[in-house]
Formats: sequence, structure tokens, C-alpha cells
Amino acid sequence: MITELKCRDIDIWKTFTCGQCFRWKHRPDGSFAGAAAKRAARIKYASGVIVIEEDSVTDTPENRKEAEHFWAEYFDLSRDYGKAREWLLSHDEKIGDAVKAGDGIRILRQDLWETIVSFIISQNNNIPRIQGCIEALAELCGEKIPGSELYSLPSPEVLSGMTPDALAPVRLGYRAPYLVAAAREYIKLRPLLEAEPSLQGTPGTADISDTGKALTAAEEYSLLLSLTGVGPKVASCISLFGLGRIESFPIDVWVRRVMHEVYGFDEGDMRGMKKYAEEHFGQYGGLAQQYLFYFIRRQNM
DNA sequence: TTCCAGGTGGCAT
DNA sequence: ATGCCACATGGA
Repeated sequence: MITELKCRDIDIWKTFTCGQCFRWKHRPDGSFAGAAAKRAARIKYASGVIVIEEDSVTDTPENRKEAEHFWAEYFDLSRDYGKAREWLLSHDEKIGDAVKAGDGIRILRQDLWETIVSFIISQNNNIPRIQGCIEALAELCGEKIPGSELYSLPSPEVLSGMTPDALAPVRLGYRAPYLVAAAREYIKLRPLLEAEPSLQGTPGTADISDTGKALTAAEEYSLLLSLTGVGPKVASCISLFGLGRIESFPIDVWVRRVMHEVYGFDEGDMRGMKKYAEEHFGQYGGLAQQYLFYFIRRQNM
């Protein structure tokens, strides 16, 4: 099935290669092939339209509607990025170059559990190797996606039933036991975390506006922190990419570098960087972080 | 050989 | 609450 979504404000190359996701592979024709949640797709962009080809989905009205909803959310199409960029430019003197470099990046709204797995693997690791580990993990114990050669990532149930030794082929190193423990812990937290405020009003999603059960960003963050292998940086990435908390500002080695180079912070002054981000990047901290991350990383590669 | 990568857990203060 | 340090793996 082919899904077409109008979007004037996206650069899929930047969006897929800026380090927020790890499963999309660039192809010679400029398209990307990969997987998100339980779906496999080839994606290209031309003249204001994102074209998503899914061999594993047959073209029925229900499937079409579901695909449109899934991919529109995945690409965060309801957000006005032009407005976000203007907001950042008017609230910070020095972010202009990074915004210009990162123009076209959108924050992908990824599956929560996949985001947890991906960023536990990401710790003290490099991006090519993270990609390899995730593919190996999917192939070892994920589910084959029908009509595709790709596998989805293993569910928390599958992963919680494995031993770290059984994950040896994935070459996760010391992260293997983290992943197994986090899977077990996540199963308990899932009922709390799946009441997602950003999805309120979305068809097919429970409206939790009256139940009082919606978590604040801070509450979500502290729950994520309780997972084995999840510290401040990884929890921030999960908030940003897995829960749509676009104000979240993850600080890693690259962000420390760029905050030193552009803003003059001491590279150990995480406290100051965090405060600065809150005051200057505010509601768009996560987007600012991606612009800065992309900006500094591109200079060094 | 040593250093590094989208850091964190465990332990000592 | 904060400061070290070991941790598995593979590429530069």
C-alpha cells in the first residue's frame, strides 16, 4: 500500500540521519527503507509529499486510514515547525546557525518501548554500532514483518523472558542485562506510561482528561529513571522521542561540545546547560537540542 | 596500544 | 545530593 502525506516542511535525509532513530537506511535513489513499530516501509519525499510504501499492508479502507494516522503521528505532522523555529530564533541569540543547518528536521514520534530499547543500547556507544545492535536484536528475537525482510524489535514480554547470555549474538556488551531487567520493569510501568497526554482526543485512544491519571512530564521522567540502564540522558531521549515531550533537552557528549563551542559553557557544567536550555529553548528544548546535535555532529564528520 | 562512542550502576563521600 | 570508576564492544 502507498500512503501519501502532504508536508512542506521536512527534510527526510536530515530527519532520518540526525541520530534520533536508528532503523532507517539510506538507499541510492534517495529513499529510506526501514521499520517503525511493527511496520516496514520505503519512504521518499518529493514536491511536498511524503510517500510511504508498505509491502506488508494491503490496500483496504481501514488499513489506509490506520496507515495515514500512524505515519502522520510518526512524522509529527500536526506541529508547526516554522512557528517553532521562529520561536527559538526570537528567544536565543546564538542558535541561528544550528537552526539553519537543521532546517527540515522533524522530531519523530516513535514507539515508546522501541525508544527505550534503542536508547539503552545507545549509552556509551556510537551510532553505527547502535544501528547494528538494534538490527541484530530484531533479527535474533523480533517478529518477522510479513511481506518484508525486516523484523520488528522484540516486545518487553519476549525480552523479559530471555537471559543476557541468550542475547550474546547481538554484542550488546554490558547493556544486555540492562535490557532484560528494563523489559521486566517496563511491563509493570506500562499501564502508567501508556496514558499519553499528547494523544488525548486521538481516535482509538482512551481520553484520560477526566480520570486524573495523566502523568506530568516530570512524573514520566522519574518513572523512566527507575528503569535499569536508564539515567538522566536516556530518560530525556525517551521523553523526547518516545513520549512526544518536545521540551525535553537530553545532554550527551555532543551537546556538551556544542554548548561549549557556541555558548561558552564548561563541558562539565551540565547544570548550567540545563538551566540555559530551560530559559532560552523552553517549550522547544528538544527541537533545539536536535538542531544543535545535528549542527555539531555534521561539523565533525 | 590507546582513545572514543547520543552513560549508567555501584559505591564512597 | 555529588564524585569517581568500571563496564563490553569495535572502529579509528
